[in-house]
Amino acid sequence: MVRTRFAPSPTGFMHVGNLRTALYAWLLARSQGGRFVLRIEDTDQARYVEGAVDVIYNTLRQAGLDHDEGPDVGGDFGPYVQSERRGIYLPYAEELVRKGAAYYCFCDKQEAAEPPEGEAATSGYDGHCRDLDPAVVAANLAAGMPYVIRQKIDKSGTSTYRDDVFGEIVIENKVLDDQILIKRDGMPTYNFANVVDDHLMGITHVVRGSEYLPSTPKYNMLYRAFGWEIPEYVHLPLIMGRDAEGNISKLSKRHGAVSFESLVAEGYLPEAIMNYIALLGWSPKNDREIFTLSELAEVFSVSGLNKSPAVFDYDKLRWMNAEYIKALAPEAFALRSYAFSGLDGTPLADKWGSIAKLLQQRVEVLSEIPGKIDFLQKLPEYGIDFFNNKKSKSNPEAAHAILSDLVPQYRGLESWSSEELNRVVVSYAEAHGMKLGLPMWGLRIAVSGQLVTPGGPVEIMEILGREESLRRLDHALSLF
RNA sequence: GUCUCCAUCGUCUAGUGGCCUAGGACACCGGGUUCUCAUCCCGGCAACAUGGGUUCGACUCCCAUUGGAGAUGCCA
Repeated sequence: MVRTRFAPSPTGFMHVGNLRTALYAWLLARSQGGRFVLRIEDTDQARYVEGAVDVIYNTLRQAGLDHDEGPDVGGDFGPYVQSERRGIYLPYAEELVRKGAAYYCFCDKQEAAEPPEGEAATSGYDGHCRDLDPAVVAANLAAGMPYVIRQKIDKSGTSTYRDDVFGEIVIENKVLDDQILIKRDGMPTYNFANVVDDHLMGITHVVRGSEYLPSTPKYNMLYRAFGWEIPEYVHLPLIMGRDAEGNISKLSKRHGAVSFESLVAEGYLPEAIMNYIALLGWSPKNDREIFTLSELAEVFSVSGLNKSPAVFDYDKLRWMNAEYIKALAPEAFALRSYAFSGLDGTPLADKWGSIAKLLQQRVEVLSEIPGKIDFLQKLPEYGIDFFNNKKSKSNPEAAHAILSDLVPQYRGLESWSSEELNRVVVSYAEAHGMKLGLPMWGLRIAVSGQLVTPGGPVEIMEILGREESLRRLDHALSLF
């Protein structure tokens, strides 16, 4: 049985790169009838962020990635939070020491914490404590000297392993560093906790970013030292971003909104985001692009995974988001977009159904909505030059004449329905042998104060209502 | 610096030796429908990084070069 896991650390936000890793791990499990496990990796106490675990739950729920086991839903391999498992790692590390695959290190902490971005980190450990006299070790331990436990790597020869997407990887062991397994504070490092937990939780396929490709031999040495079975590896190509200068690098904050929640806040639909990132590094091998999560689970295959890094393209995400928006039932769109309208508590709020109808085909991202409808709340200032339009043959004089005829007719209308509103202008155009576009142009300017509007003047007048529409028409007349 | 990986249109990708005058999508540019805009429809632009092999035949296999990315943390 396939068992995959998603093991995020609670940092307070969900990077789309991590989310895509979760998606593929989920897809792999679901497509094989396997199980998907959520494990929280919070071994770095300095990084603890309040409420961060809830962000993870909320994101997964919104994204539609359900887990079979995890801190919130339980399971047979718990606990699923590493800080609650703190007691289990040290004995395993000590076992490694006994087996000669690890050693105590009493060296001072190297204070080169976070290297500047883009620059090389400090070079590897010099191996000072690697072959310490056992008596010295015992004495140091007895004296309560602070220590870390390092992996004792056999630096001879090469390591080879197979990755499901990248194929065979060969690394010279001499470049592998004696990485720390247990930190000075007694907590395991990610590298160690990961191996122990993946084994203990029966993970069969390790799905993670390709940045782990070069360090995987170290993990394998750990598995072998314990006598544990090595899982299958599915390393994923990285998601890249482009900065203001056009340089490409691993996607991060400086490339714009890259967390799931910020994208949602901007008005991207979760299902569109998931669909988009599914295609960033994976292909169904045909021309289809729109998939629901369950459709994805049906056709997903590791063989569709790509090896080269993919650039996150906001343009394409926007397009896909628009596709999802347009495919929504009108009521669903109205419901889901309302929060972005800024209309809550205003008189226009109960007109939202009609307004949303105009917006659905014209919006790619929900956050565009306020800018598209602010003219409904407040008539923008405009000059009579707005009545000029070549294509519809409109100009201020013609518009003045037309509006002078039309306004009394509208004022006399008994029913302010779109049918009636439309009938007036259509029959006027017919009676005067003019193209409909001509009177419509003048009306649009008068009721909206804008050259471009979502929908036409009839829809706008219907939404504005009789009083406000007539007020705007009178205002237009006063401009000439 | 060292190590690892990658390399098809600007971007995401299809292509697993002949089906390729390299397909699709986004973006971009035209045209049509239309009361503006948008939707919708039609069309166009645009790529196999370079050099060597292997082969009857390379986008597809091998090598080198170049380019790009990642790793090199008591972060994950």
